[in-house]
Amino acid sequence: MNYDQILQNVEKHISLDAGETDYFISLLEPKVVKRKKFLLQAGEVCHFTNYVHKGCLRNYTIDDRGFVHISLFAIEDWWISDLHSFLTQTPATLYIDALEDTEVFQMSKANMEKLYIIIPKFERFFRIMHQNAFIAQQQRLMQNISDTAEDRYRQFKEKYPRLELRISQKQVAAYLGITPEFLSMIKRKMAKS
Amino acid sequence: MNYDQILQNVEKHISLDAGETDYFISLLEPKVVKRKKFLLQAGEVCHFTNYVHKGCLRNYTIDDRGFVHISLFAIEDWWISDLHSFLTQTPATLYIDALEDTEVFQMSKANMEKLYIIIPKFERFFRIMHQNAFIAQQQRLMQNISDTAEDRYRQFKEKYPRLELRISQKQVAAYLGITPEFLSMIKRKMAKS
DNA sequence: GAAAAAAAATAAAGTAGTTTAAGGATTTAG
DNA sequence: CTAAATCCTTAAACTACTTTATTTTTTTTC
Repeated sequence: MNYDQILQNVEKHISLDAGETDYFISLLEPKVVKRKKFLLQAGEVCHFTNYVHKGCLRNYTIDDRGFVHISLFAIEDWWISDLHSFLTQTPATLYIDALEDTEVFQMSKANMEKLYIIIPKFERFFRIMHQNAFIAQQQRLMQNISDTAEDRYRQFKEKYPRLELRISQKQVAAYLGITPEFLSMIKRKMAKS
Repeated sequence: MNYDQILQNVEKHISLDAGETDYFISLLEPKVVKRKKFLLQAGEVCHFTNYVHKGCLRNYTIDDRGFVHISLFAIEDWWISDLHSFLTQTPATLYIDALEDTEVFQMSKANMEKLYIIIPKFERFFRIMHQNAFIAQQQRLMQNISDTAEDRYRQFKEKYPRLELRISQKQVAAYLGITPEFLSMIKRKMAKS
């Protein structure tokens, strides 16, 4: 297992000595998630926060009419969970599944609490991550309220460069909150100008 | 000054002895905000988190086209700030102003950090508050993506019972993300059936 | 590598919400 | 208490997006 990538991710925000690094790694559980397999389903408690080493996951809800709304794509070097369920250990509202065969490192809630006690600076690390999640969500809310679908599509491409080549248009539409048919029209219109 | 209301709010999540209560109160700064006056403007750093003792505040953004989008109303017993700006001490994206003459208790960032050191269980209190803010925001994002304006209006009335009597329809429309004209139509339609 | 399944494109008709405009009602400020 | 400002209602025309249906293309599966 190659832990360089996840260690670099952590060391963007905090510094670790050799012993701390080893302890952190000892708490991680590597896992392979095959395409279309679930890491979490709504109603279950989210026991893990997941770092994506390779591949692509999404988290999403399903509304009353059965429509899928994707709240986040997580590719290499992203973290993903149902944060609310994980923090409060109550049933999740989100599903998490794999759009490609994916390798993750999982940190359980129990291990995360041990980690906070042994190496308190990880509180800082995860606090920053959770703040960033909050901000990203706030921006997305504003975007959804005030921008057109075409604007949101442009912003999607900025936020996730090259991801569009890896996933279907249907997934992009479910992220943007529009029908695949309408996204198809937007793309045709943009191609012309 | 009557601190019973804010103390009850805190004691929903943590218990305080007499000394802790006094210390907490000593860090609060009472302030009166007249109708239409600002507590925060976008671009400023949010130095305070505000507990509404009486009255009504709103926080909102203004988009590229000049439209106001209200993200929260805070009436009696609610907390309000630009959480991101407050936590990171970077410029705010939100405005906060008063829809009625309002009395708040303000806690500065500096005082909050003192409070965490002297009475660590307040970390728990504010962590719960911030988690709840995150969840509420997530629910609102989902609502905005998947529900019609009429559904969102019904949910607004559940979330803020009786608030509609205190604020203008224009404010409600800015919260729902629709024009006041369309809200007028929704109300007429609902009144018929 | 063929059959089946899923995804994408196109188009026509429909709907939720906006825009603009005008008149009437209510609130606010001096 | 009055003038001015703001807010609310109504309605018609418009726009962004959905729905439904059909055909073509791509992907998956065995």
